[in-house]
Amino acid sequence: MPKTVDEISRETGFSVTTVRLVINGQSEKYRISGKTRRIIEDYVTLHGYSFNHAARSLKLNRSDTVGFVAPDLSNAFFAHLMAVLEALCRARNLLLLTVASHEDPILENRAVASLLARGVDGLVIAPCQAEIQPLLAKNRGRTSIVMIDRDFASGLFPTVVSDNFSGGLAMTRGMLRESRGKTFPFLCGHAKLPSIRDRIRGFSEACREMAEGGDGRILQEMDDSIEAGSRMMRQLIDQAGGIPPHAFMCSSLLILEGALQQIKTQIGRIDPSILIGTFDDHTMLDLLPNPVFSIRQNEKALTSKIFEYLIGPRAEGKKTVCASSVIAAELVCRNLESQGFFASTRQKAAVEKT
Amino acid sequence: MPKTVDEISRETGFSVTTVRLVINGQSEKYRISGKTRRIIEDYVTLHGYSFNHAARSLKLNRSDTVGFVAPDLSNAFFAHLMAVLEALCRARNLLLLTVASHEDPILENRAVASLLARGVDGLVIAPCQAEIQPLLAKNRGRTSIVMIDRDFASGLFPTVVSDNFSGGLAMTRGMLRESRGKTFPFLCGHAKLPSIRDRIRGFSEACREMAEGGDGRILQEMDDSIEAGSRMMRQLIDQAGGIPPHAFMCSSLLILEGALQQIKTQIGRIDPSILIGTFDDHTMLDLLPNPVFSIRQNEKALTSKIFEYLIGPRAEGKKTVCASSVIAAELVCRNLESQGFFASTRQKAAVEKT
DNA sequence: CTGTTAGCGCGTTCAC
DNA sequence: GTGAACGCGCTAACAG
Repeated sequence: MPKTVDEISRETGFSVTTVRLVINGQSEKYRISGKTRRIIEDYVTLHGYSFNHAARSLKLNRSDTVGFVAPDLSNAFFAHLMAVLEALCRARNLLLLTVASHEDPILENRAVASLLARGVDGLVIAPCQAEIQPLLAKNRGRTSIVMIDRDFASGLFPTVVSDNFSGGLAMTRGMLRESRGKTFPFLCGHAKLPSIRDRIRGFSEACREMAEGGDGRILQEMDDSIEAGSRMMRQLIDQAGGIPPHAFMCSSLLILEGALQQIKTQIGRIDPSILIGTFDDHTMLDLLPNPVFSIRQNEKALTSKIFEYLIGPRAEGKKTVCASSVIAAELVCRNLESQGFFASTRQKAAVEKT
Repeated sequence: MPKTVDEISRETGFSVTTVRLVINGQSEKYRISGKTRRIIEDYVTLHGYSFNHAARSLKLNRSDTVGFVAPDLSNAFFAHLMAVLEALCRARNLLLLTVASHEDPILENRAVASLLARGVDGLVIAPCQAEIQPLLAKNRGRTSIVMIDRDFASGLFPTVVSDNFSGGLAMTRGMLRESRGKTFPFLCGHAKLPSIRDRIRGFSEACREMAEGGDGRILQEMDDSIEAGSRMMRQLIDQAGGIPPHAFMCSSLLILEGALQQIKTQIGRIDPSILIGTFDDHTMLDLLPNPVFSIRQNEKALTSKIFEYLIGPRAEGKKTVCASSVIAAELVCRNLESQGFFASTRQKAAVEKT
């Protein structure tokens, strides 16, 4: 049963000012008498003191919170990103408020509204719609906002994304080297998202460079799910007369899972010689006996850039800098004959706009 | 640049009450004239309205938030639990505030203090220490608190956990059936946690019932990590003269990953005939060609029970009911000859205490 | 149908 | 060294 400053002042007989000074550790500065201090401190250690953050927020117009809107928190990438963001927040005494949009624009709008109403000091969004940006533009100035993961290129907000083009390029090159130039299909979920378009561009570019025959088809589905992965793989197997591809690449772990499940269902087993590539990395990929390429996004670098954009404006006044960063991702290889490993690097210069 | 109720009232010339009634959609109920309503609505659609939740919280002494403290959010089980909790919260117009403790008592205490200061209406904790409970007991009455996942049996707070004993029993029985009674080692991380003790009891019980020789060792480590899994598996392999076990069970996915990595490293490959059992389920287990048993906790049932305890007290006055629920988990089988499947069920009656 | 007013608990400023 | 008083934006009770 901890008390408010007011209660403590009433019950100890001192004024709220005195109590506050002691509680906030400013008793030295304002030369509160040691006796007074001790009485108040004893009372607090005995009864406790419950700090009311709402009142503080109301007064200071600052909530010491950061909002994070992600499409899906059971997605390993966003869960990990959230963990890293939270760590950064904790270091600055901020509380991270995470809300999932489930790729639904209506939920996303609601989430944003809810977070803004709660007066978040910053807002990080992995948007599922381009339309969120003009909507947010109206609230410009109240909190600093950063868009991540999907660059709808509105130019309205600072944006931090992984270098999906280079990732696609590097992974495809690596796989083509393993398959001696024989191309392979690319199974894409969420095909309309800008991040996926970039991955596809990287894939195409590498195929143009190095292909020596094969089947470099690009399959596309509108959602990103195990089911979408299954559908695309079934199509591949059916069109090849019941034979699974010798190699394939997936735009996400969910697509990969669906694809592998489908092979298992239709063929009975997954040939361990099938060459696999996928975006996003997961320790569970260790479970596969196959040669596997994957692209690991650099969550640390992403979040530190995000925080730079988020906190930066405070320091430098209200310069409405709308910069954009592309963070290098890392190519990870498992179970290869020639244990290759290299990082893809490419850093787009920050762009300033008014 | 949205406005406050006060600004709107001043600039439209109507009183705050009238403005509020229109904004809150109660204009019908209080028969605000259509003209007035239209003027205010037009003003709002033009200039926007920014709701200040801090002020509302201060006045109503209610924050419309629920706190969730979990050991690790990149752990798939807690991430999923969080997703389900969030969905339930959204349905009740609550915001879920999730903080990770990273299994660190100090961080856990800080997280709890921070959430309480922010006036969460409810608090859900997967504690990493028994000591958190007496500490929380001091704040009793301000918010309803529910402990989950780990039952330190303090009797101080309502508790919701999965039925780890029956889970261990069912999985071990299933595996023994597959291995024709030959027992196998159980690799345990976080061995001191009550949930793990229960899993071990289930394992032992099943071995007592059905064992017909074999090696039913129980290895234990204090942490739950890939490294712990590796260490235990190395020990097994070394002591068996370089031969991996024909079957083994793990207390978590992390331990399993470590164990499999170790086999790969030391032996070169994972024999697909090795029988594997693990607590917690993950779609990525589909990637393994091996016969796999796993225990899937029922997140839906867990969270609905959690909410019952969380919200219940409000409805029934302040009855300090300290009940405790054990939720059945489900045995999942993959790649078995005899595709078995059965659910373990056991429901401990709720216990009432003063 | 509409207007007025008193706080919620904290931070600040100024007065004794 | 200590105390009093105001206001942040919203809600609710009451007054017309």
